[in-house]
Amino acid sequence: MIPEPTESQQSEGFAKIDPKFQMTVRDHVHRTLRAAILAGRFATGEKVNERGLAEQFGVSTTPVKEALRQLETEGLVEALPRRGVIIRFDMSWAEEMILARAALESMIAHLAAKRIGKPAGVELTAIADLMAKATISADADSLISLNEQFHEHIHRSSRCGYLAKLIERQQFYDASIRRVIHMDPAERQKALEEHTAIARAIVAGDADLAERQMRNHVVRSGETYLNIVFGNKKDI
Amino acid sequence: MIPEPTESQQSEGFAKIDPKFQMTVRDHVHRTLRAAILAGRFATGEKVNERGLAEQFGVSTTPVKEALRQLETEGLVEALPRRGVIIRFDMSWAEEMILARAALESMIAHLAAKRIGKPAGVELTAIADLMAKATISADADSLISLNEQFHEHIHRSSRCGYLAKLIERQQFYDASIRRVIHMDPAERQKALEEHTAIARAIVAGDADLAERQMRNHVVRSGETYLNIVFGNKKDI
DNA sequence: TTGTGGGATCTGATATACCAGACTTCAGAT
DNA sequence: ATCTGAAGTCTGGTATATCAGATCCCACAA
Repeated sequence: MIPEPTESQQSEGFAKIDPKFQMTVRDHVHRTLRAAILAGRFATGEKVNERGLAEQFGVSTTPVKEALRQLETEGLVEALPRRGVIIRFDMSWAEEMILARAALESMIAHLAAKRIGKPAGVELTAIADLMAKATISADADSLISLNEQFHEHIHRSSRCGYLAKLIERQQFYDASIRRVIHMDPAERQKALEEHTAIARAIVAGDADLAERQMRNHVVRSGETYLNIVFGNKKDI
Repeated sequence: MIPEPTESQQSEGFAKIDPKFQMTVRDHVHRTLRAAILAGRFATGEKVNERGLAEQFGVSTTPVKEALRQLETEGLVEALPRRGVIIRFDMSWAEEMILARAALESMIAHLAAKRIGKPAGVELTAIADLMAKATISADADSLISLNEQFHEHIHRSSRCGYLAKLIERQQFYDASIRRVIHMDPAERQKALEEHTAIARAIVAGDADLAERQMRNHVVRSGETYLNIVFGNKKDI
């Protein structure tokens, strides 16, 4: 049996499958529930039933319980001992998740500006350049992918494993929503300008500037998301 | 059977027990493991055995699995599917937890400055005043308690449930370590100055100042902690 | 010596069973 | 009609059993 190659090929033969990519039932349940909650398919305060979920997924309650425990720690559900778990997600929660991401992502941008090396800086600039091209050609798929690469690259440059992991959990709009966001040419242009400015600040080593710009970028694009998904409101 | 009264009495009769305060086995396992990890009683990369833990706690594997799932989401252990979980905590992880807390706590201070009302502002100032008294009289226990109240009060004033919850998870030095920190008169004095300045900025509604001061406070006191627990090192 | 492979063993992942709080309901008392 | 409480039901918490992937070990061949 030949192992499936992964994104990151190694120099010789086939790369080992990263064990993290293996899918367990509990991960499937966790991801599915998480996506459903973030998509607003549960009402805040709604009670969920472990046995019921297990039945819907066609699995036993064990992996469901574990998935719920993860969601609880993520703050998306609340567990009342011996009573059950209730959904905790609405617009204000989404707003706060954006703020959390803004706070963490700007902190990591700050550190990246301080710690990034020459070659990584060149790469970041290259990604930003590709984004410029994709913006002009209105290539939404490329933009989505490049956006991911961009932030990922900054995370790596900051050399912060814990912070990067924490940020991942504040991520709640998926590719389909990103696509909608990128439909708007003005939004594309604005995002490009922000990304370019962030890249410039990081490469230049201006930590404070990078931090401010990243924060504004996350908050602004987050508001765009909120407007699309929940409708309007002003805050912060 | 008369229910146990809780901290927050209600106007009539006894308050109901908040169901959150009920202790389950998995919570006990979770808290105990968490404390052990943060106290450095596991080496980074060390593999932990579910059955072994269950046996040590004298419980079945079910609550242990759930506790490990929580720790995984918290970022304190890493789960390798079908291989087990390994501990993920060392000085660099602790540094990042401090940075995460700094980022989040400063964000919440920012919002608190914007949203705090008159009466809550008066209360915050009152807490700061009590801290001044406790600092002079070197009352470590009061200081620890007041410190908790201080941050808690700011969290409430910000009206951010999600962020507050997130911050709680970045909290990793317990009362015993706080006591050690408060042994040093210079440290007590420094902390008091910072708390006073933060309170002033929040009450004055100066969000940016409150944010900066909170961030510096968390980072600086975090470094004090690091020096005590891990020894020296310079960063950020 | 090295390395290959098959089997024994360990251990996480899942399923199932059982127990005990919590909630519901309804009869009986006031 | 309203209140009380006891029985019944629901459901989460815990324990146990089972399955299968991962690891270890050692014999045996090149």
